[in-house]
Amino acid sequence: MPKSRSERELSRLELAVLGLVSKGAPCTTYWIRRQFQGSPSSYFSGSAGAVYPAVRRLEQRRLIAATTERKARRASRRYRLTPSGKRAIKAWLLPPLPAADVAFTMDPVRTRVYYLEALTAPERLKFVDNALAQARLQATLAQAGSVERREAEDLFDYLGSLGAVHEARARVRWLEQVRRTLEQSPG
Amino acid sequence: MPKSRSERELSRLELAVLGLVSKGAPCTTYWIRRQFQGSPSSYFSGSAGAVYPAVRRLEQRRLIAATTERKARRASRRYRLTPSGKRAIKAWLLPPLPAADVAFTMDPVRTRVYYLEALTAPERLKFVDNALAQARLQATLAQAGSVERREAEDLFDYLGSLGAVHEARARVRWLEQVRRTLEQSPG
DNA sequence: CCGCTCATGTAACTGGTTACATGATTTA
DNA sequence: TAAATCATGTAACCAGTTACATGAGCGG
Repeated sequence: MPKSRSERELSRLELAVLGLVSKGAPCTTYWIRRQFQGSPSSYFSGSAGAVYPAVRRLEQRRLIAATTERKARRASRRYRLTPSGKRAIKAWLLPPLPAADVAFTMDPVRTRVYYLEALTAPERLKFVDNALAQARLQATLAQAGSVERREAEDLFDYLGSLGAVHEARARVRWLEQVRRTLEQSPG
Repeated sequence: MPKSRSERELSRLELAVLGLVSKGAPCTTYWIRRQFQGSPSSYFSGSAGAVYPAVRRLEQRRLIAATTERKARRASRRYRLTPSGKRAIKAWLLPPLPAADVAFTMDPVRTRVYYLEALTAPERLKFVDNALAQARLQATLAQAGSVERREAEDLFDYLGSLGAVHEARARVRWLEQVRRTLEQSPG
């Protein structure tokens, strides 16, 4: 028996949209898109072709509901979570975390390191130096973003951004170690 | 003017396959699939429906070429990089790294933390404790994998696995900080 | 009034996914 | 000889992508 649309698991995008609605309600799809576009992560582009259909799917499953605001300067559908939407977001957050979500890490820099053999020794060093420079920049940006959120209203935005800081710094330390190893290894 | 198939950028999967061929040549598509399946990252499933077409695309672009081994116990197409395949992999590795590849981080645990507001205070602590336990396990596994590769032949496998260790430990430290913050914050 | 932002969408494509299918060879 | 592994694929599907399209309201 094929799974019906309404019992299939929510996609990552749908989950993220659900979370954004929980924070930004009552919000428009347009606002949701901008959150994706403004996010430092480029995992989702926030393209209209993805977000509008995702919102519609969530609405069809009665996880979110719209109130059409006519009072506002322009007509817009503003969404909020329904009771079952609140249940859905709890089910997503409540332990235990699915193993795949904990194991999941995909770092394009690390992927490249695995295949660095294909370069000459000096090319490898140039690669690492470049990666290091960019990683340091990322770490600085993450730190700045975190400080910015620190005094702000939303504790969980701050705690999340702290995760990005830790990750960025770990990448810097790792690349420094890689550099030292390559310098010492027989070219 | 639309980009022709042969000048379009290689997908992440195609790039990863190219890298695997550079390491495992002469190798079969089946071997490539097993590398994905055995990988601790679950980013690619290594499904036949993805890998066989990807290999075929790389072959059509003359980045890899097959020699049909009849001598072997069973017939199989074994691939190696062509000269332009070697150029392609260098172009992928050589600096500068595309900004998107450095910025890219997608951590399902961190994503959840952003929306932890939707839970009650004790539920939040339970979430963090669960995440912490799983993160610690991941860190241990990453460490073990790294030690295993340390004495092995391939330096770059080892250096890559070190990256996973750093990342896993950073996640543990971050979650510990989150826990402390939640304990202190007004419930 | 021109251009920017707000707001909502569609169309064509693509590159993955799961599930299925087949057959040869090795191993218990 | 039965089961596992090696080896290669196809079919249906799906959730993203880019690019395009439209129109209202607002600020310079």
